[in-house]
Amino acid sequence: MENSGSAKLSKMAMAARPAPYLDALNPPQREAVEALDGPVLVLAGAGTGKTRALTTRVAHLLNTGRAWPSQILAVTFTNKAAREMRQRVGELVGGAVEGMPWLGTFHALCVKILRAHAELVGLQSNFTILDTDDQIRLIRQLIQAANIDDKRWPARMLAGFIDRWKNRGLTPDKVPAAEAAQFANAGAELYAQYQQRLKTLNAVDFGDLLLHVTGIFQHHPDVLEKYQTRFRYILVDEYQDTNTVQYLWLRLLAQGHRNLCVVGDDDQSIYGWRGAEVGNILRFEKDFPGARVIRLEQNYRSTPHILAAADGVISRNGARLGKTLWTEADAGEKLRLIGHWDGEEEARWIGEEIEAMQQGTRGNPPVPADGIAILVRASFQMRAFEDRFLTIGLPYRVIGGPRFYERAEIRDAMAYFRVVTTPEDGLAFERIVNTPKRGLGEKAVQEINRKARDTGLPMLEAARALVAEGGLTARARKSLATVVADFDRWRAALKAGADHVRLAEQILDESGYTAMWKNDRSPDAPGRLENLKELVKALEGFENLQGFLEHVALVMENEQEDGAPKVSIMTLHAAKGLEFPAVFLPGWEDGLFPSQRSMDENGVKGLEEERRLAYVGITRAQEYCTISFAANRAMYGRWQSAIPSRFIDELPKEHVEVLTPPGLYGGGHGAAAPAGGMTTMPGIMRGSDLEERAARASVYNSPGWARMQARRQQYGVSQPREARNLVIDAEAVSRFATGDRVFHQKFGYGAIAAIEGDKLTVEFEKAGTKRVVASYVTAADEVPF
DNA sequence: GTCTGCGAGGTTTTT
DNA sequence: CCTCGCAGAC
Repeated sequence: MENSGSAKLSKMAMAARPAPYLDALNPPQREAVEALDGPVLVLAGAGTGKTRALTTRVAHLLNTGRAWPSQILAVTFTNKAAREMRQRVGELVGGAVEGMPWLGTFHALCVKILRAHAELVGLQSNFTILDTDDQIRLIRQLIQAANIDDKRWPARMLAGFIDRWKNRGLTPDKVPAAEAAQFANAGAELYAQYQQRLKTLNAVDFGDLLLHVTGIFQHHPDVLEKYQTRFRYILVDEYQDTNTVQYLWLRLLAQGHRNLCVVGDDDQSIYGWRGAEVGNILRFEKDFPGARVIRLEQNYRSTPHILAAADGVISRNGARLGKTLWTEADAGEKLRLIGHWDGEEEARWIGEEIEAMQQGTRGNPPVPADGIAILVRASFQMRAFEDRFLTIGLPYRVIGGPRFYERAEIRDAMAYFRVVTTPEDGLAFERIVNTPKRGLGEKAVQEINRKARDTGLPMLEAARALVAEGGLTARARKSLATVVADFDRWRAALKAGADHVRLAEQILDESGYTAMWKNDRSPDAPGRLENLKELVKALEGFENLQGFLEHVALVMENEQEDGAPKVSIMTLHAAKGLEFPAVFLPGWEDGLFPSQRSMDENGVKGLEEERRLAYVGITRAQEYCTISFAANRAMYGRWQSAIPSRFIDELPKEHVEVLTPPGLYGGGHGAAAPAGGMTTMPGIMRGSDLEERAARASVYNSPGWARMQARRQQYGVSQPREARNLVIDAEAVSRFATGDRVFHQKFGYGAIAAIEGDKLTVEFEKAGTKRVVASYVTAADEVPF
């Protein structure tokens, strides 16, 4: 059916006009698009139009009639990337071709394949996908059952081992004995038991998705052949991030026609610590003899100074495929380098710089807040910026952080839904049987578990039996009876075809779960309630609970943007693929960046990955890039002095403007950091500290205050989310009085101790006394729910 | 079974 | 410094 159809499509395409989208490409991009047959490696440097080449290639495959949408396999790493590709292909080919069924992440594609062949690995096609939390609880049970001390041998650790084995495509029988022995001499046995348990639960973990499908391909040639024939063309994005099992998966699928096009950048491989093998991309030409290698080197993102600085750093790495980025852009500004006395000073300085940039008072055109990013090595560095920005009222957002569906309240709610839809889901039942507290502790759960094991019943049924027999203490029995009755009622409603959104609300309400958080005094309780509301709202977009659960396991993200421009704070890892007119790279100190641990654990390989991280960081910048470091940093409450990062020495001098007064570093930027660290700094930096304080004496004169005012006018009323949470007009500020109970998104509840203009001094219940901008708190009685 | 106080440990993170 | 997890007391 597909074949006869494609002939027809082909004719249609021939008749169509020559593809105009090709004209929008530069020569190598065009080559990458037109080299349709055989293996192709596209080495796409940062900002060279990789996504454009990739999406145009897909469009070209469709347009030339080489393939139907269903015959193209396009693999990405993240849902975001998949979405973007889908959208951009859609734009190129117009509405003429429906969405491609095989465009997605490795994991999403594997789910699809695995559902079709689940029985080949002993699963049913409606298997559930466990997340890390379930995984760890399951593993802990196994460790305990094996009489191994789970303090000495934590479940987390074994989960890590198993994950890495799965990343390498190793089933329990293939794990090298020496490695298996590293976990209590029982790694392989426990791994095997874990796989067995998963099968019984009709569940898989993330690693299994790839592992099972690869196994199926290896052991069932007929199945493999089917997919080899179906996927005439295979495309892979971010190939440098593939791990071994993903590589095997791809190689199996591409074996026949070898129409495999991979796109990536070895210099941006930063996920080695989670199994990515740079080797995959370095080896591509060997793996696929005759492969065409196309380099995209014209950069459309950054200024020459930025590119040269990035190149200076990355060129220190060995084992590279090698690329030289170039651009037609004007020279622009040099990178700026500045040292600070400590981390706080660094945050303060960056705050000032950002305000100046926004206003254009640095002599440059103004840069809006959402064009500015702060990229850090480790997430603990974010705090200094958050604290500072909250104080000066600079709007920011933190990218990354815990995912929506990983939050405890979401997982709890989901567990309720899971038990309602699938009573066999013992893990889910166990999770919420005593949440909220119902007097069903560890002992009761053990009882139920034992009953389930003895009788072979699912946990919910085992609980019912236990109640009927009069097991447990009278109190626990009564409590458990209520739980069972609740679930019966909800299941009945589900069967009766109740609206799933209403049902979800009913479940959260009747179970006492919502009430639990309403009664919770902790600062994050209102946020959690808000998340639950959002969860229920998200349900509206789905047919039923089941469909929603699948979506959440694989795709759900935490995106709640309110549209107001904000400065972004994120890790360097999270920044890959993004770009900003202005980028700040703080914390360039040896030990922090490059990370000591990376170097200790992985030696030169670790250092090189850190260096690629530096490369990724610098190449995020379009116009301005500011690198900074501090001589002292408060880490875990202890003051530590540091020397500038070795990467600073690697920045080519001619592309860097050193803002720190000369004499600070000895020779180059920091090449010969004076023995004894930067002992000359205190005097110098203290001066600017005082200046800063003087400048800030009156908040009403500060750029921050002015910006806030302007911003409020612009966004205050039109943004419902902001409007509810922020004080949006000047009179409202005065409605606060000393002693008022208020709520702050970050610090929680507190009482106002003093008011000065827009600044409130608040004694927070949990976070201590802080000075905050009035617009960042709400009266406690206006908190959601 | 639940609450409180103490000690340890504390990169990077997608699916 | 701050958070999490555990051991001991109610």
